[in-house]
Amino acid sequence: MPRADAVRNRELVLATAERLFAERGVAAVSMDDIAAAAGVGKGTVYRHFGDRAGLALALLDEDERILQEAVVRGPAPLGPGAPAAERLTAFLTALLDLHERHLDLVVASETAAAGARFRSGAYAAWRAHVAVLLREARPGADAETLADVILAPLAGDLQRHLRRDRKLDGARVRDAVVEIARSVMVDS
Amino acid sequence: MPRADAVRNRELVLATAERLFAERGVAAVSMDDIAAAAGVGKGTVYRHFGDRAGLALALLDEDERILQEAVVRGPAPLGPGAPAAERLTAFLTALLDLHERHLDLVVASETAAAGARFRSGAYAAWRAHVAVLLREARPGADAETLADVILAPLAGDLQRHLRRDRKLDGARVRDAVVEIARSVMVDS
DNA sequence: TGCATAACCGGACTACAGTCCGTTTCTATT
DNA sequence: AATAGAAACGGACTGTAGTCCGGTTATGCA
Repeated sequence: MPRADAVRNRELVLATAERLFAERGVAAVSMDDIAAAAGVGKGTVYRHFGDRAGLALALLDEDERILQEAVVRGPAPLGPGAPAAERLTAFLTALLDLHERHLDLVVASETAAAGARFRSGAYAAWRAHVAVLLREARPGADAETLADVILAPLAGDLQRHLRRDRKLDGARVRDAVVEIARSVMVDS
Repeated sequence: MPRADAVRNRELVLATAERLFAERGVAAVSMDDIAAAAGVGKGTVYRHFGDRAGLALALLDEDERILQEAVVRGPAPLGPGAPAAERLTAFLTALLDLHERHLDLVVASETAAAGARFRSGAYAAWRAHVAVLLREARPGADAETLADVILAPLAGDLQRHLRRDRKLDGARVRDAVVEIARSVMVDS
């Protein structure tokens, strides 16, 4: 059983980080800032979240759980019931939307030492979901690896570049990502 | 005209970095190490290359120029003459190979503050090339954005994860990347 | 050759991520 | 209620990326 002060501090740090990120922007807030504003030591922040990417991941966790729930048990086409190609399109659209809403947080969560992102539970779940849909539409294909490739364009730094530097709107980015996925599903 | 000592120091730093990276691995060499081993000040290193990613990019530059030359003026299927789909496959295979040979350097070059990678000349050239091939095969498509999406799985951190953590061999990764690209070219 | 100046050089300095360990606080047990 | 020990706490400490600016050196020109 976890100690009461530990869970209290974890929540406190999470809430403080969320507030500071909203107030000043993710890039302008240091780990020291968060610890100081929460009134705890730096060590406490790092014990709970490992590193900056881990903290960002924890902040994304709630929204990712909601999406995951919708994918597993929600209504079609996101949830079960629709054809695989439609489910994939719906899923990619939803995940792109999530990434757009929290773009800086996603970037922070991916700026890890050695691609910790790909070892996160969330990424594994997304990959597994895409792989299942691929296998359904194209048995025999290397679904796992294709899933990684299909998810690659959702990387935070690319999304940020397309949207902020190149000023593409969400629909255009979505169409490109979805079209690629659709092609793979359809083709022999 | 550039000063003689400046070009001399630039070459010196480049050669020193290459040697240290080869000896100890990219991750284990700091910018201070490089400056010290080259016998110059830190400021000199940063003036010439901007940041760590810029130095990595400069080290990759030679190989990228060679590939670029082969793409523009070399023999088919990499160079002009082959059908667009074949050229795209050849190009992606060659670029994946380049990234595999210098994986840690590529990762270092992409660990930039704010996706500087996408603003590099090399990336712009690759994107333009892919876009041209796409337009040839599928007029009317959003070739620029699709090119970004097709290049996304070549990101260093994903490649490193697939190859080192998940232990996939190069052929399997290549097949997945190429298959996606092929699907997009073929499909309506 | 001597000079003016623009470019270059170097290393001290700042800010930040992440580690470490002595100290404090909680909780299960008696 | 007292206590022992595990777990959490916090802040000093380290290593590194990147900045800044006073001093130095190369180069074009007279």
